[in-house]
Amino acid sequence: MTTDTTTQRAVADGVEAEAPPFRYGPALAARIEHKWQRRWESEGTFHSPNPGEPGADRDKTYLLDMFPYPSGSGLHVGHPLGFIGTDVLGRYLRMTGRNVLHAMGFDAFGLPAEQYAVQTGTHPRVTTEANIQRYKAQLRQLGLAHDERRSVATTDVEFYRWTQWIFLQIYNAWYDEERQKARPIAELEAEFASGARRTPDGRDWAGLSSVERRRMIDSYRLAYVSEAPVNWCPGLGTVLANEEVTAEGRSERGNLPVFRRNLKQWMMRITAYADRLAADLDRLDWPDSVKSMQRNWIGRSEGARVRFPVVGTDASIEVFTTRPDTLFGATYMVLAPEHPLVDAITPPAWSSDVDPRWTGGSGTPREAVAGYRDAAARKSELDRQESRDKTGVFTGGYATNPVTGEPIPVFVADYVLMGYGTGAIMAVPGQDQRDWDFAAAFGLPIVRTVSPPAGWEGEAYAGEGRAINSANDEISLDGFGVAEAKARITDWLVARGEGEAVVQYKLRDWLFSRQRYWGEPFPIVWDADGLPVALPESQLPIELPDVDDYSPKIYDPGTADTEPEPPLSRATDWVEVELDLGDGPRRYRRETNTMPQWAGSCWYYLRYLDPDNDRCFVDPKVEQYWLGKDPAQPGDPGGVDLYVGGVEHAVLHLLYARFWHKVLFDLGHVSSEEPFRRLFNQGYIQAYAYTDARGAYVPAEEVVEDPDVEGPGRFTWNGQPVNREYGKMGKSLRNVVTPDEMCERFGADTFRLYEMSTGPMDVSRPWSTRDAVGSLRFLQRVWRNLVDEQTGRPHVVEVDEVEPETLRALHKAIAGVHVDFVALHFNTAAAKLIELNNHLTKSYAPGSGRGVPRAVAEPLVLMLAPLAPHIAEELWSILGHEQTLAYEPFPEADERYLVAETIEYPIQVNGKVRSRITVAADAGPDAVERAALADEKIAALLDGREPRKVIVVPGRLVNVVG
RNA sequence: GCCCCCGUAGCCCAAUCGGCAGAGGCAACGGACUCAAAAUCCGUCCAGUGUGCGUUCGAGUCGCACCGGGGGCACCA
Repeated sequence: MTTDTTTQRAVADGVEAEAPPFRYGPALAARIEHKWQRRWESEGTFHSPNPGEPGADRDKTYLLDMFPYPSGSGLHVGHPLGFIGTDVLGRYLRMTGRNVLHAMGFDAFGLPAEQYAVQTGTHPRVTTEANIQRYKAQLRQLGLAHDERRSVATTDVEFYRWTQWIFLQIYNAWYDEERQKARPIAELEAEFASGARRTPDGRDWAGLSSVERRRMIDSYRLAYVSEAPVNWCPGLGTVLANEEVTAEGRSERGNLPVFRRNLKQWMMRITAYADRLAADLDRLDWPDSVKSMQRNWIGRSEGARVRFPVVGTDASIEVFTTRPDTLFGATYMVLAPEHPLVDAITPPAWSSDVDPRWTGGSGTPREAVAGYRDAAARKSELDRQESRDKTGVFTGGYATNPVTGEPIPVFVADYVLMGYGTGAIMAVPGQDQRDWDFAAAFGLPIVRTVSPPAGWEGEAYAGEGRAINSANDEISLDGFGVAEAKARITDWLVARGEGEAVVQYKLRDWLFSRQRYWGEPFPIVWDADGLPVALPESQLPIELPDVDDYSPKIYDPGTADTEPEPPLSRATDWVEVELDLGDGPRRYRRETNTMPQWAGSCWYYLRYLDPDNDRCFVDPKVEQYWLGKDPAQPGDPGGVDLYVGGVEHAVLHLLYARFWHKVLFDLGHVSSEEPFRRLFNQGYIQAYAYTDARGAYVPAEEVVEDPDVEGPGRFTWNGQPVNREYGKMGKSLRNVVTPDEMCERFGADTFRLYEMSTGPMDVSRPWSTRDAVGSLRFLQRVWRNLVDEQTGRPHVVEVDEVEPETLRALHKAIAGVHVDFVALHFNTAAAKLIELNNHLTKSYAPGSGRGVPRAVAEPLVLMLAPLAPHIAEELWSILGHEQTLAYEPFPEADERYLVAETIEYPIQVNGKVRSRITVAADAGPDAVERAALADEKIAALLDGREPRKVIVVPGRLVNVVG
């Protein structure tokens, strides 16, 4: 059937019809490509063995692409860039004898399928599975050497069964701070019961009711329910994780307003791992940019907690500071507007001498504070950021600075955030510009406690310097540098019980529930006491029920005072269940939230390893083989050998996956400490888009460029001048090019080769369909050098002796290509193959009567195979081989041909090239120097003078310093 | 405002430890083939490395300052 189609296509295409019958063009490429794709599939060529299976005794490499979300619009040429890159590397490594695991799955839960379902009533599963089939077809035609048996989708019931299972592991675990690891919750319970561990509030375990015990245990779990301020997005009808909210306080998806609301939601205790997540970045081979983004997000800072007693009450205000050394300079305090102590410290009336700037014009402190809080609550995150002017009001209360004993005023101001530290600060205007600005606005005293450098003209000085003005009867910091002063004052505070050294993190716990339909249901039910109960493993999977309406309740985006209502809550038959969970049949309500889209992507790379296992999520021996730590590398955390994807997941996915992996490690389910040992961010394919005079996008493909015109008129569409923009490829920009079109016009091999040739993997570059013809020409020339275009038969020659020049070209290419493939420099690898082929074209052109020697043709084909696998397989088979070349040994360079017999040295005089000499390759530096000085041009330049110095760089050049 | 990355022919990109600025491709130009065009083939042209200092026998490569582009963070105490 396929042959018929391709024949018709060739006939329909006038170009092909007149060309020689076996010219390598799009039609022939299509025939070859379909043939080999079928063969690879039917022979299972790229099935990689697990331990215990034949072939698993080889060294392994696990290559991984960030798996795609199968969207309705399919792939464009930008998407497969990374997939092709990992495929090239994988094919190369397979030919060097490694057992390569490379698979592709789908991150298939998510909003678009659900939104489509809401609009059309089609079940999201139907849309999702159709899209997955489309993606698979698009990827298949690119000839990616995936082990298709290992493909998974996060929406497969057999997949999310194990997502739920992992949730249960996390739910049934707590973090032991002393041992710095997660442990089973049963061990905590046993410690409480035996008395080995005291309860946090000192109550006697034996005296607690079972509900009280459960509440206490629940408060330790790594997955827990909390009523806390969360990001509520009425326009999406769901709550969002901090990571899904932009700096402007809007939803990353849809750009809708997000409000802070107190809501009961599932959380994951990722903060327990903050320290390890930050520290273990040092053990990973990741781009610095991603490491720094994660460090930034985790936001570790070392400092001290200090308590300031509130004057006239028993309360004290606790602050976190990274600069305890500046405590003597703390001249006032600030509480966040939402701080719980605000009411307690606000007296009914102002003192008679209150500064009018401090009252906000209100008659009483309570009025002032209430007014300010109101105003602050109404401000959006954006408003808060737009104006950096310091605002605030005096609470009327005072606290005592523990080192000076002085009462200092306490303010409420929105430049202090409730969400960080303790929501309160000691203000040190002398060493903090924000505090300086506030002090200046409110007329507060400023005391420098660090001596600024001479000539300092700035305001607050945050740099290094000697402490000044920092002494009381018991302690003096004066004269010490910042670090020493910090240590001394912290010791002093600790000794007096007024503070302690702490490490603070910006990272918050991960909000894990969503009010959506198309996600994993929680394996949780709620009992009559209103407490969550985990379902036993035997009841997994908890399948999504069918519903009539897939939408959560969506509100007007601006209405903050609304409540989330998940779609599953309306599936009453499913929600209300009677179960026997050990205490006899009882009625329960199912949890109606679903998990966020990140859940499946937290562990899919583990499932590729053992996709059909129905006893566990991955067999430990299999995990150990593919992901285990390398004993030869001290400190190696294990993990995927190479993970390729875009930088946009720097924080979200990569942080969540690391967290889950570490929990699984602590609980003994995996042997590796990290999921992704090496990470590589590929660049993006970008594209030009064109707008006409009205600003409407015109089809980019039809725009004509006139290189002679500068400025307007250079680019025209239907004769009208258009404006060029550079950026993404997208339907609305009318500049999308699909892999399907490329395969049609050039063939998959040309498409692959073109994508790999335009630059190194990590560089973003513009797309140009036209330029792909260069890659097609190259493949055509290789084909023509080895195959007769009239007969399709090989015209290589069997000779005993190959010219030394050709052998040198061959072995130089082999040596270079090895280095390039390993370094992911596929563009330079391709260039070296073109260079070699150009040499063959010159020396053995068809018609010259001399065919290309087999001893050169075969290595060329093998080296080409990773980049252009179909044509390489076809050539390999034309050369007489019956087996696939996928496991043929990659050519090895022979040192003998890498060294030339003679070397040409450029001779510089004072750094400028003046002459050249050719000497034997084994000539020593002295001989080279003599030859250089003897050269007539050099001798003439020296004119009899002795050179001051002669530098001979062996194999490179000679520089004569006159 | 702070931090990170990048500036090499018209365009995309190469250039080991600091050692002759060019591997490859596109475009352009000339030629072959053709009635012609397309396709193909052969050949040619093209920059002194964003700017300025400095280190060095020698700098695209190292250092400093500036300019331009991209990215991240941003009242985080």
